[in-house]
Amino acid sequence: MKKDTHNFFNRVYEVVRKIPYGKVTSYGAIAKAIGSPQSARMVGYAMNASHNLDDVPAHRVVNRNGMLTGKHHFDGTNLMQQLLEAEGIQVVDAKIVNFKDFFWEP
DNA sequence: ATCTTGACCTAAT
DNA sequence: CATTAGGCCAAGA
Repeated sequence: MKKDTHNFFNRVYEVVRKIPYGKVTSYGAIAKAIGSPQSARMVGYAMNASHNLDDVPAHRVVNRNGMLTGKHHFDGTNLMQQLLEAEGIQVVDAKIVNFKDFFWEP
């Protein structure tokens, strides 16, 4: 048995990795999926570390409002939006159109 | 060990 | 309807 603290990040990565193409999810949903519905902030924190990994599509993760709050953390300013649009997701003003329609929950 | 910060969420004013 | 405040957990200095 190992520790769970280190697993927290790992859990987030696993869920995010399971996000299908052309779909998105929210930090809170992931937090809930890993068993910490109140640690939604930690999910975003984990995403920051996920920048080192390639298997974690952080651009598919947005806040509960469907807003690309983390777009500022990406390389460019509109990189995240472009990535989403490239997957068939409509994004306007850093917000996903019909977010609930693209919302995917583990 | 304490304090600050952070890609959030919910509720209250 | 918009803005503010608080809560939550974890990592860095």
